[in-house]
Amino acid sequence: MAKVTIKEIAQISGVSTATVSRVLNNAGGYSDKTKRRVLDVLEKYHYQTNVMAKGLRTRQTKSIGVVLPDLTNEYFAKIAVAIEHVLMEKGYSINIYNLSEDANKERLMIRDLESRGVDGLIYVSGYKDLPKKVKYQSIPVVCINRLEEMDKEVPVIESDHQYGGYLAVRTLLEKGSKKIVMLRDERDILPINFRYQGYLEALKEYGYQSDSRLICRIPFNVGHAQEAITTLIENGIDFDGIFASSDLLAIGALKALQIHEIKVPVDVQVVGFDNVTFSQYSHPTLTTIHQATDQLGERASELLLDLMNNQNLDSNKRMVVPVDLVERETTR
Amino acid sequence: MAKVTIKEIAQISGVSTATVSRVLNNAGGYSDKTKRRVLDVLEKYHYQTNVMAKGLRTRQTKSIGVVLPDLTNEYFAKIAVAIEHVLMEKGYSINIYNLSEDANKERLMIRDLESRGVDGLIYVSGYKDLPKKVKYQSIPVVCINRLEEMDKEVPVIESDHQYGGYLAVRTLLEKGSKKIVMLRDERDILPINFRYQGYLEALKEYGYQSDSRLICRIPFNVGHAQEAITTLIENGIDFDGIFASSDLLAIGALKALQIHEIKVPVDVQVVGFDNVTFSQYSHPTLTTIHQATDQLGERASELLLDLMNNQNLDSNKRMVVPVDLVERETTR
DNA sequence: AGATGTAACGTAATCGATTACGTGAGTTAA
DNA sequence: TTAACTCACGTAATCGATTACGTTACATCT
Repeated sequence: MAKVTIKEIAQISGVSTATVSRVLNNAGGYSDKTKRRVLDVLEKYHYQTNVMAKGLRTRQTKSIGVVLPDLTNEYFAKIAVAIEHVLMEKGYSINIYNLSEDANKERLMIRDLESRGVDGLIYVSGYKDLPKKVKYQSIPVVCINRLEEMDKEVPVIESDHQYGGYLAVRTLLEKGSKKIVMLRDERDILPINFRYQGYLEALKEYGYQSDSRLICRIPFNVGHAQEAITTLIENGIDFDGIFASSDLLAIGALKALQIHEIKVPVDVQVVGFDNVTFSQYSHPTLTTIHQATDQLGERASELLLDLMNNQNLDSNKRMVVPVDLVERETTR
Repeated sequence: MAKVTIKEIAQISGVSTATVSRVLNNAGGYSDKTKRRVLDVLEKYHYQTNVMAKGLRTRQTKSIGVVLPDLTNEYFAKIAVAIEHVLMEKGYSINIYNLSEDANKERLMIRDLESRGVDGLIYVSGYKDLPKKVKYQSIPVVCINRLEEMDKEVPVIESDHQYGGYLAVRTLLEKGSKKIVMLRDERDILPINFRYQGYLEALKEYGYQSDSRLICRIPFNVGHAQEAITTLIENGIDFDGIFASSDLLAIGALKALQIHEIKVPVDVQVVGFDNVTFSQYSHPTLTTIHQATDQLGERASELLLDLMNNQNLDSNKRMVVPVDLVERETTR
């Protein structure tokens, strides 16, 4: 069952390889009769183009790279799936590069990316630090979520983080919270900072001052979130609402509240961010800001396709995907 | 900054492409002096081999395919990451094919897989139905988790599902449960059936009869799990332990128990399966059977590497990865 | 000295496609 | 009738590597 090549197809159908190739690519320049004959043979012998031969000649691999911080994080996995969904239909295959935390791996990844000659790249930036000196040579790149260093060079698709933060906090305020904690990743990552801006914006709109004691900057994990809220409680700092910059942190907060027998949402209301699957199963279920991961992935893919076809496009494009509020049990 | 080819490197270093190639591949047949000179030029011009040209000639892509049911499921994502970790170090890149539920996509995927000529394939079977008629032609395949149809043809790496089920139920029995519900996926998927066997085995060992009213076969999602347990309660069927074939189902069970104010673990103990991240944040935190996803991925990758190098290996290999119990709050 | 072996290369074919260019047959227009 | 065009192909170069085979120079052996 050795693979059949274009040359053999040509021989069998009594034409040249050029004609077979033309038929394969719908390029015209053949009669209907030959077309049908060639197609028949193609079908009969289960011809499959050798992607490498084609790629060598055309300088296209029909594959694109997706670089992301952590595939086991549902948020990124969902984006990856959305990307795959769009691009696979267009005949592209997806090479996923999972950065994990391995600096060494980043090198390997970049080398690999370059020598494989992917046709395009989607860079999903996230909670990890990102490489500064990656030179994305001449292939089109689009970035999901903003990344300080690339800011000006690469088109970006991102959620409306600031409005999300605003929406979360406005909701808390509307439902009666007055002293709202912001529980956030300690690092100055742009999306997180935008959410913080939204927090400030909402407070201001409702005539409240922001209180620096209520801003908790912590490492990104459940334990630290729990600890931070515990500390607030034990220090007797008064609050009746929590906006967590991520559902994971919200979960930690809920734990701390539960241990101290503070009732949610009666005594304290909580709003998270991301709307991960887990948030609908926590106790109580979590009100959160939903990020449309599917849209992020789809838009990025479509934009990348555009860039790869006509590179005349404005590479300074920026696109904002709306977020929305999912109300569950942690708000009244 | 056009890419430099082997021909140019040859010209610059004053040798033939053959020699450059030999140096590149450490094939011998050149003096130390030339070797050094060529390496210098290679370095200086940042030579990167064109994977497609090389692949065309050698019939190797240095890439492997990973087919899995659902990338957004943490369990599969973790396996994928473990695979990537091993294989990337060996210079392979990973093409992930996410089946989702799309039958049409499966076709596309198979075509793609074949025409790209991946060097090997890791097939992670799971909770979805699987293709029967995939002909994995001549490339090495290894399968993670058993799959009825492939059973005899392909080497398999799997968790010790039966022992896991046994361990879960034995733990419940040891800690005082007497009437144990099994909450399981309704489909006859081998891993699930093995877990069920373990359930039976433990009951038998402790001298209990299995009660068919306590075996709940349900569609794989949280809502149905909750519903199933609710039904048991409302029908007055007595039980004091639950073994869920998956953490997700356990979460649904916990919800139902909580709504009916049945205390966990005092009135009912619960053990799940998988040890997903979420299980340590549920309320109460979930005792569960941990699957070593990293080992599954690593072993599979190593086996695949073996198969790709010396194909003399016994393709009937089977390997079982141990599971273990993680005790948390849902057991006494 | 002449035969033989070997290290260190170079030459050119090859992998499986695409595509610029050439060619012959048939059609149309003057 | 003949020049000019068009259509439907075929020929052969090309992409960037690998590698079988040939060649040269030099050392070794008899």
